[in-house]
Amino acid sequence: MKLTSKGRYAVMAMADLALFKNKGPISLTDIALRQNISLAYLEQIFIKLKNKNLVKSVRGAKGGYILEVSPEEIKISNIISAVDEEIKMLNCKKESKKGCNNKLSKCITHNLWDQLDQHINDFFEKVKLQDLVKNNQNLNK
Amino acid sequence: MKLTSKGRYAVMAMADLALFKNKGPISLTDIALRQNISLAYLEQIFIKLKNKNLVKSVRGAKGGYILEVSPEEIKISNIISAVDEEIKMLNCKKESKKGCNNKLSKCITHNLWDQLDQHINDFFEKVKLQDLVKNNQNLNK
DNA sequence: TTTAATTCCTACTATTTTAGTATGAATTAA
DNA sequence: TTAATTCATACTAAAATAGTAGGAATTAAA
Repeated sequence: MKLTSKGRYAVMAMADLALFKNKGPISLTDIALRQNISLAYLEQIFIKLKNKNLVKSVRGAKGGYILEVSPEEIKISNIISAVDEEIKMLNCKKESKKGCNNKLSKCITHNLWDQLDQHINDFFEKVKLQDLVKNNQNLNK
Repeated sequence: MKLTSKGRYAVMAMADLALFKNKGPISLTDIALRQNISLAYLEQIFIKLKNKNLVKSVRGAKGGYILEVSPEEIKISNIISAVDEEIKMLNCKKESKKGCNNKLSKCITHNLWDQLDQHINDFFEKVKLQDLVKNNQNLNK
């Protein structure tokens, strides 16, 4: 699991959608303003979220995005893996025939990074979008 | 905690030192060959490890590096934080007065990243250098 | 005393990744 | 018809990362 601002932006934007989920389609302009993220960048991110069926779009004026599924069902890991291409952990390639050193064997620390990756994945599997917004949602009824 | 190849190299090199710890000073040339890491790059890394008192150096011909402390006492977190400068997690600055959005408040996902950072730290606090080498050490008695 | 093997030090550079811009087409409510 | 929007793609700037280069200082061994 790769972790970058793009993933963080995606989670922020999805949390924003969750907060306003009963207000009809939310435009990226709104999200951009509220979360202080560039609009054009958000657009790119939302294409990916849409491709993974995390959101659906409404085109045209008054359009925007809506969550496809309820915040209780969306894992943070789903969001991050939707936008952040790869799953490579620090050059220890998952799948190559060669080991990490370009030698036959795995590098001595290979299992360590695998385990860490597992840990991070587990963490984001447990947390749901709903968990992020529950403290704020009374503000935006 | 930042995670890069530099950190991984440092852990690999330290594991290598641990494997050969009763063979006197180990030269970086040897480690570079065994672990397939550029010598000059290793040199930079070892300056830092030395500054943090994780290793000590023996200069001159037949010189090299030796562990300062035993592998049971060295945490992986010590190694990584010795070489990888900073501790900033993905733009959510730890210390700024402003929140993450350049707004007053913290961004909605701030606590999430804080918790993840904590998780990763905990992970590397638990693992000792010894844990990495115990499966290989019979090879190099 | 010379040589070779090493650590030490610092500056530079190439590559890759990341974040962000720019432009314009397609769609639709008003 | 217009304005607000999503959609699509190409480009670019900035930052981080990984690695190179060159040489000084130290020391064991020949």
